Amino acid sequence: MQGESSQEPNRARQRRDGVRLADVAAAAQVSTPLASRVLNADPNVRAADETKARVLEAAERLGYVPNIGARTLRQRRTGLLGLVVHNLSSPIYLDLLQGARTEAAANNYFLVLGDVDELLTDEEAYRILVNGKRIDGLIVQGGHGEFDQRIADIAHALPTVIVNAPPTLTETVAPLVAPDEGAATRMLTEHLLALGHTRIGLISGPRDSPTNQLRVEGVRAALASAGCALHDVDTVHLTWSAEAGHAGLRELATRWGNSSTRPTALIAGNSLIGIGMLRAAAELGIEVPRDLSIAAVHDTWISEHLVPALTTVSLPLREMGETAVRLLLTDRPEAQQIIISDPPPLLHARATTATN
Amino acid sequence: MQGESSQEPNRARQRRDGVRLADVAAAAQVSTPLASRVLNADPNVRAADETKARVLEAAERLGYVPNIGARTLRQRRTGLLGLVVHNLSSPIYLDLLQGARTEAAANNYFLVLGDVDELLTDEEAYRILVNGKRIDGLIVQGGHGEFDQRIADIAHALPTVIVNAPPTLTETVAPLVAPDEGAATRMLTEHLLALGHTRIGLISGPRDSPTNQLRVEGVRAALASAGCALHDVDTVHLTWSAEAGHAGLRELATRWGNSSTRPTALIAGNSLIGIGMLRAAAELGIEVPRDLSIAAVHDTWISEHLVPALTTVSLPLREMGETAVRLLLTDRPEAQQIIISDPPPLLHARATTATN
DNA sequence: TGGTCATGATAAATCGATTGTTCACACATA
DNA sequence: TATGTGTGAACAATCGATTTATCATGACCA
Repeated sequence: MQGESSQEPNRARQRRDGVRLADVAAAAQVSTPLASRVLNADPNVRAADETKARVLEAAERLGYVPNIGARTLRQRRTGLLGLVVHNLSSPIYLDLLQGARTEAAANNYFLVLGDVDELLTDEEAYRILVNGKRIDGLIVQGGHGEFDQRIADIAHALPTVIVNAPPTLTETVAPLVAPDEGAATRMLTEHLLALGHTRIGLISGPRDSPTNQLRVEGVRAALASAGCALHDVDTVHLTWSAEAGHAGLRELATRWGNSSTRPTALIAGNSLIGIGMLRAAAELGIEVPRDLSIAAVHDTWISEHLVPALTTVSLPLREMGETAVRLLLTDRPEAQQIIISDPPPLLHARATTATN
Repeated sequence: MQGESSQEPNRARQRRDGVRLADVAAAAQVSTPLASRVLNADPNVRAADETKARVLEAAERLGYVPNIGARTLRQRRTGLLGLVVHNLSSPIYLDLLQGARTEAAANNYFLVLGDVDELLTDEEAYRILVNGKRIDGLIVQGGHGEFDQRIADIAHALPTVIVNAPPTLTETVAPLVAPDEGAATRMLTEHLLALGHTRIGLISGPRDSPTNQLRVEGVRAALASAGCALHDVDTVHLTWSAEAGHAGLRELATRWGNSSTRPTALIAGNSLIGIGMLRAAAELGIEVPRDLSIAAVHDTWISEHLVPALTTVSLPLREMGETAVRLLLTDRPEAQQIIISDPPPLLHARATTATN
């Protein structure tokens, strides 16, 4: 009986199915290290062109692909970058993701996705990601009080780029890539001012959120330049969601009551909030833009499809993603602040804003 | 002069900064293999509980994290899963992504993102991902004619789960995870029928798209059960985008002209199309739902925030992501078809549909 | 023509965790 | 008491690419 051989007919192929560098080298009749150097285009190798060609041809013919594990073990780099944002389900960061992914792919890097909350709560995930050298670098969305210390820890252990955070805390921690929030909100506010609005309100994200503070700051500055002011009574701070926009406008409407002294225009902290505001306006019988103009920071794909189409100012999210990846890949990122000014914030004047 | 030592004061820490398994073993006064087995909870190890505790304590105290490269090299698994969809910028797949990521994270796996087009066009990316064993498994969105052969190739080289594709081609290729398209579209159609609509039209994605065919099929079946039919003249097939919905409704309006014989309700192939239709309706002076009811397949977060809020039927995208990951992680996936029926498609009757 | 230097290819070590194999010890039975 | 069996831990090999150190060869100069 030949039980063994019949039980495992193809045991030989079982073990290693891939083509090793050694196989390529053997096929090209060179040593393994030389093959490695040729394939990695080591400039110190001055082998005959014919030899190089033989190696490349053999690699191509055998379909050689370097073993990731071995390379990672030796070189201590994984070819992976982490991208950690606050809410993966939010459409707000799709452009950031897209930009980062494209730039990463162009350099044969891959992106792994993380969630900020997970990094905060799941100690295991934190360890694997940060201490385990699972990724070569991390792009993390910043701007959250209790989280800042954690980011500092991470940045200490791993090349890190912070995205979309206030410049203050990042100065010595990690490089920052951010949009020109001031220019964007100023542009939006000036658009409303130019339309003749003088009393302008605001519904935005958490009051303490640094991003919110930057945006409010921009609005204030632009209003001040025109001799106007931002009144607390015209301001609501909740979250960055559509629900918050909805609740926010209802809150303002309650404050207004039947009084005729109220803002003629409102700024939304982001386009999600703007969407919620449009819905609330419809429910309340407020006609936009006749009774109220609405303009939102942070354009998204949806803005132009709304009825009425939402006036926004676009932030260079895609470029931020690209830049963040480039920072991580080029040189060891020094702590610096990069405000993306190309392209500059762009005003999309649509149907929700009109002359007062 | 002690130039050397002053030039590199902390050279000792330079080389290896991580804690190795050997360090843990030394600290716990056991051998490296034993430490490995204890940390991996090998059931064959019956070391004294005290010994085990010492190993675990040492690992904890030193902050040990296994080196990914070494583990990958030895075990031939990367702890990564690939997720490849058609358009990462599309908000349609956020729930799928979220579900897959959550389930992966629960098993200490990470997700790397890919783009279908890239996999088609970039030979390099294909090689790295598929042949390079960079990931342990792949979730890929299927349902595209010329791409199906490629998926078969991939599935041959790598554990693969196809998401959201027609059952036909996947039978022998890889397991499939899909929503119950038939039930969903039937539910939507019956909702319109129940409201008294008898002539119902459709604007959907590419005619040849298998997903589209399933959805159209469902509509046809439900209409047939009620003694109605789907007329070609009431049907437009473009893409899955909001722009397509916009263009589609304008096309239908042109066909209708001044004739009063036209559908009283339209079904949108997905909610993006529905959004575009709402905008076109507003432009054309068609009041929804008074003049025309609109209902869309595939609920997304935006539907309820539109004005008027879009009636939809939700697909279990999140559960599909979870299931796909679970399939890849549990056992080697056999070719099978899993239609997610829990939760079942859920009708969200909102403001865009009304009695005829 | 012999010696030295430059150049590039090869040999051997390395990265760190895992796993098949061997070994030692203890207990039980003859 | 001696041998056999079983159990659990240590030894050593392995995964595959990279890189340092070593060696051989050729050229060029004296």
